[in-house]
Amino acid sequence: MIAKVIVDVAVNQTDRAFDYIVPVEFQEAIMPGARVTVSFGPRKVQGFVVSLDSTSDYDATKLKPLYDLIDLKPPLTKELLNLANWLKDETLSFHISVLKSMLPAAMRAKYHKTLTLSEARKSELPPGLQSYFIKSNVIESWEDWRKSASEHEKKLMMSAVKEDVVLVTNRVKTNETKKTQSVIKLAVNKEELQTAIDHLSANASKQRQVLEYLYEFISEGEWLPVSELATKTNVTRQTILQLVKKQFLIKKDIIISRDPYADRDFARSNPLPLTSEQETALMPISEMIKTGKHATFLLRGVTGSGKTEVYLQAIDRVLKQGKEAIVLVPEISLTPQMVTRFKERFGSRVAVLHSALSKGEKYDEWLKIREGKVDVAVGARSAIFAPFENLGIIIIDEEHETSYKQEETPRYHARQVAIKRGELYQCPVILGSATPSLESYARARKGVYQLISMEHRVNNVQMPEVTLIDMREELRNGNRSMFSNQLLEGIQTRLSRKEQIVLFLNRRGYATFVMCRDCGYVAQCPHCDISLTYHRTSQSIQCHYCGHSETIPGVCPECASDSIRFFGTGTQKVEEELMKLFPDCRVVRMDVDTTRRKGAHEKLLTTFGEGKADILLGTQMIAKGLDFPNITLVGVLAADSMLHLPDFRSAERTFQLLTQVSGRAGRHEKKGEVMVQTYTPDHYSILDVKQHDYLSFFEKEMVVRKQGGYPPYYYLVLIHVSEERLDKVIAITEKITSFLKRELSENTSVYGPVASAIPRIKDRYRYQCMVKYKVEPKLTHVLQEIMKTYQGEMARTSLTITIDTNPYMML
DNA sequence: AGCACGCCGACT
DNA sequence: GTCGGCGTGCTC
Repeated sequence: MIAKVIVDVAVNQTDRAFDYIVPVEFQEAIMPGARVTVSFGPRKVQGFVVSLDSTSDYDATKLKPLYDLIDLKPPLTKELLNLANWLKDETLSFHISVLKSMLPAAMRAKYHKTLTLSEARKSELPPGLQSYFIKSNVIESWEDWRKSASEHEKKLMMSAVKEDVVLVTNRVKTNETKKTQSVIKLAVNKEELQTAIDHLSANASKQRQVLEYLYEFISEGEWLPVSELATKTNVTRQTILQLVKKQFLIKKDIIISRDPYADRDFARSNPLPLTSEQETALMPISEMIKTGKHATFLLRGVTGSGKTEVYLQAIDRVLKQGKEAIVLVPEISLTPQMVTRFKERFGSRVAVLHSALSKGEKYDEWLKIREGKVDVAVGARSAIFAPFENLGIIIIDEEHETSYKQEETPRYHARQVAIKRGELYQCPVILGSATPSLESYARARKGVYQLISMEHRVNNVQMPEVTLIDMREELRNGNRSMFSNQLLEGIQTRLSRKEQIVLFLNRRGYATFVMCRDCGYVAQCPHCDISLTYHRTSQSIQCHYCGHSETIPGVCPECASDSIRFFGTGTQKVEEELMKLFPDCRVVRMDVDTTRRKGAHEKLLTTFGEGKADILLGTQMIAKGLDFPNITLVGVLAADSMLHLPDFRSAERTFQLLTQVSGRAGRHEKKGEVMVQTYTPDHYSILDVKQHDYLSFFEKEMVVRKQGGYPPYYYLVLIHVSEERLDKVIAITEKITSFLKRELSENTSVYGPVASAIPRIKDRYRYQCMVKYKVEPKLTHVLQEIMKTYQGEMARTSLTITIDTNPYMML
């Protein structure tokens, strides 16, 4: 039997299956999708079996046997193997990269090199290395050792390895860890237990306590966790271990599944009565679920229109058919509130996959899916690969979110994968959003997707009133602060009414850049073409891209003036300002800096939700999903901060973000108000937020996209080149551009070479070229050709070329 | 990616 | 004459 194996070596030359003989002992158990360890050249690597065959085209005398079979139950299903095959071509990735990205991190291979001193030839070890082998004959990590050793020592070690005095071992490991728990049971019957208690020495009071507890509450043969027994009887585990030693108790370790939500009780919720709009929305979806057909629905519902309830009830129908559901939510809105809603409705049938979980926890959640213990998976982007085998529905909430696009290879978009899986399983895919991406809405209008609209909020709660505040006007009236008078008044009123306020600012930290008022000098990173950011806590200026850090200059390095000032505003600065203006108000600040610690996100939100704070101040992450009844004012401090980014989607993002933020206000009985501070109140992406008019925005933006030749009118491909030498980057990008122009059809446009928006990062120059096309059958082939041409150079030098077939980050 | 094989310069 | 530089090619 022959196994076709994709090995874990991500380069062009090995991007194909290699044949291995399946040893007899594995023949029974081996299946496609299983991980294996194989000898590959001189070393051992991990690989995936993609198929099994009886013959091989390869020289039979050169075939090697599989070294090890890792999985009895393959982690990748047949369907996922097929999906990987499709996705590798779609994203121009190596086969192995796609396969690996379908698994939780804990199941991916780790390679470890160790050095072992040969016992027989110990005496030949050069004196310079002897200090490393005093304690043991093994150096556990070759990588760590290399970091600490001197050049001379490294040379010595190389020759010792060559002479076989020191042996190198390559280990392939996965870091699946099982969490264990110690449990005990009685080793004696109750009668014997009573005698044991009677015969305990008088000073063994703690032990007596334990045994008496067991006598009363535990039946023979019942297992009890040691930790539980310890707390219940108020003794340390040491006491219990003593009793094990005395053979009154038997102890064993069992493997338990980590459940991140184990200590939380979720009251079960029942389906809510639907509004007529929700009812109408659910109907065509149910129809597809019933008939088992694929269709992609675009569910456009205004904020607060109750999309989640539609999802929940659609899933309920799918589960009743014995099928499974995947729900994708943006990482950032994978809030406890969201998770709670799913847990409350479906209880322990839900697995949750998000980045706040540890590697081990993620692995356990994933395993529940693979073992069929759950039938709903809620998670961020990568949950789209949940290994279900009988999918009945896929839901992508906030489908316009850019976090669904992976920015590393394989550069896939979860939406594209979702629709592919939906076709395969003949099940509906629902894309939900208040502000759909232009691509999706355009497709819905063309009839490629089915459009479902929900225009009203549940309980007929009114949309909040949006006021635009012209900050140029404020400036003219002499107000140079970050708050307009109107917003200050608004805050004041809410504070006095004991209502809550959300303030939104799209930038963390304190100030953005440091400038000299006399000569205009701006502190720049020496390694990247970007200005340095002021960090107040460390009293330094830092580079956002490479981490370079300097102390704040006291005087201008250019003109020696002392008029060095900080410009721009971050959340930290706003917080300080608020404390000055409203000394009694309680502010919760939420940004990357305050939510870095595990669980911090949840804690801050709870604080605010319980009314222990008046103002929630934050970045992006507060824009989504929060739903607190007492919020009556939402303030956007700088609406146009993302409007002027060099990206054709900047208007779309501005509109989406402002709409999301506005949606946080007045979701319940109390009417909400939104105040948007802006320097460009006439821009349509801001005006249409005021009118709550998605359609109007869509029409205007479509005109702009058509003129610029951007999606959804054209497809894009971005080819990005970076290298240490500027002339080389330009030359290569130039070559690629002219190659593309030559090879692609006339209707396709190729732009470039141009410098990237940030032309240098970490001392590497960055250039790019862009392809805009409508139909281009040769495209994949031509792009593969480029990668092939430069793969050798990329391996040898610092050259990097990335190709993104559906770019979101234009920087 | 690793690692071996192979062909040209400065050293015991 | 050899040690060692890194270009080229292979891994079932």
